[in-house]
Amino acid sequence: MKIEDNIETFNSLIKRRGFIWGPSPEIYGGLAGFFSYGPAGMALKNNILSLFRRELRYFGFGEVECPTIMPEVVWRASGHLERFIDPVLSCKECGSLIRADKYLQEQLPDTMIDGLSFEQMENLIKKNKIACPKCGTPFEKIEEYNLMLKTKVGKNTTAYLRPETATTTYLLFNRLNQDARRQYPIKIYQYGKAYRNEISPRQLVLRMRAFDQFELQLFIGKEQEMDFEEYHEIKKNKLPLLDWKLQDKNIDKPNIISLEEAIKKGILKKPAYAYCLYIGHYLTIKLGFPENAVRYRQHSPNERAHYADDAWDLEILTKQFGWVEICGIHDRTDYDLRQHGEFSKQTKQFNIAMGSDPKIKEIPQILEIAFGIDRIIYTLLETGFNVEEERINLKLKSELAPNTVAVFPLVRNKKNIKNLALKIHNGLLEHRIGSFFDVAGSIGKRYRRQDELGTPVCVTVDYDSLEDNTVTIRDRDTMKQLRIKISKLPEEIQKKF
RNA sequence: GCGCUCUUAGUAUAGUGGUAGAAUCUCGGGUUUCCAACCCAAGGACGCGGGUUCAAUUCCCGCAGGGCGCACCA
Repeated sequence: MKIEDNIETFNSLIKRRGFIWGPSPEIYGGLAGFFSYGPAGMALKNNILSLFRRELRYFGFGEVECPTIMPEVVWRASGHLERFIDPVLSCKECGSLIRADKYLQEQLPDTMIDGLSFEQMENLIKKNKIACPKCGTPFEKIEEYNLMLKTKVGKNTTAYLRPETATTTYLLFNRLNQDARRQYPIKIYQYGKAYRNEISPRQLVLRMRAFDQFELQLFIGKEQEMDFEEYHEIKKNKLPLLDWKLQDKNIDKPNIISLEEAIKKGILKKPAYAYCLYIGHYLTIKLGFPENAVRYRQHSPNERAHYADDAWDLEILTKQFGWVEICGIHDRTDYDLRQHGEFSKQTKQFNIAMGSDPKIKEIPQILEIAFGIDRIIYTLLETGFNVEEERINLKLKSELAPNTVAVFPLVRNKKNIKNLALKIHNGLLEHRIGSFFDVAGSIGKRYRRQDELGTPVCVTVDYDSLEDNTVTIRDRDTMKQLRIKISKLPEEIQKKF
């Protein structure tokens, strides 16, 4: 049977095989921007998280977890309250919603709009008779659109669901600093949900209103940023860098250069920041993304977030959505701790000696590597999706596949073959190898099912198995089979990793 | 959020003013010595609400959700 190699086939696969379902709750028609993961999707996600946690331990990171709800003052200090509430103009006639500041700037290019109050903007609107671009109805009032989800805690405390995990990590700084015993940089990450009330969420799990972030933070001194020991171990690595000056010249082909070269050329300013790019790259390649589907795109100065001094997006090339950001690497400077120090009146505790001279105190700099787990899941599925001849092969890295191995009896109507297969399946489970057992349909069909889930190996018990205690072990990608002793199975499966 | 457009089994679809047809799928049975085979049998759908009508999955309106375009994406 011919399988169409197109995006529709992919989109139905991720539903059919239980990777991604939604928008949830489906039986009630769904709420835009909310999705659920089925068993296969969740297994994949957990495997990604395990890989990250294992590798980050190697890089010396610790993990924390903070509440997803924080009082208003936190977001006032972080700048999110101000920056996440957009001034919008909504048309009384046609209902169009438009960003007030951007539209005003466009209409009045000679006026400085940035920093004006709502009232000042409203005056400008009246004075210049600014009207709806769709239907020409004059605008009147500026309303606010809050990208943060607001809630009440207790009787009357205003709080917000966190729009990023990073800020909640920063609030632990005193504690982390005690914990670190003056070993800098402090390397910490947090995994968890963040919430953004997107105006129109689209593109499956790429822009959800509730999503998972996995954010790494380095708390580091200014001296160490420029003279960073671990940089020397990684500086020879080459990364495809697309800096904003290239983009300005309409070039979209990245320069594949070493981090050392990038520093020398001034494309990157700080060795410690280069190290962050490297960690992002290391984890991405570890997940199995093909090198040629990855690039690093620098934000132009006016694209950067309010806290960022430098920002690069780690992007993956997809068929359906083009380049997709799966990770943002930000130089947040001392912005966050300075703000939280002031608002919480803890500036003294945040002002610490981090360099060689204990008399020189400073507010730590923060370098951040922020992954979106849902985007990793989507891009891994899409880049791994292959239609080969008459089958779908989901080329996930063995370690990430929902099932590690599937065990089949060659035929299902021979009791002793089926029983031996079951025994092998249970034996693998005893070894805590993620085994899946299946008798339904023909042997070929069962292989196909596992190919669609990315299962790296299938073990088949046949007539010979009954005689000589051997089974065949089939490789997902080559479909080649080896005959091996049953006792060697766990060992043989390990080889796939 | 606006405009256009769409929504039928798990998936992808055909079709109709008198409640739906094939494919694939799932389950049971048979057959089968390795890649979606075959045979038998079964299961499963018109997004939600309202209106018009004797009768609405079909026509109209609203809502929700999706796609595309605009806007938004710190």
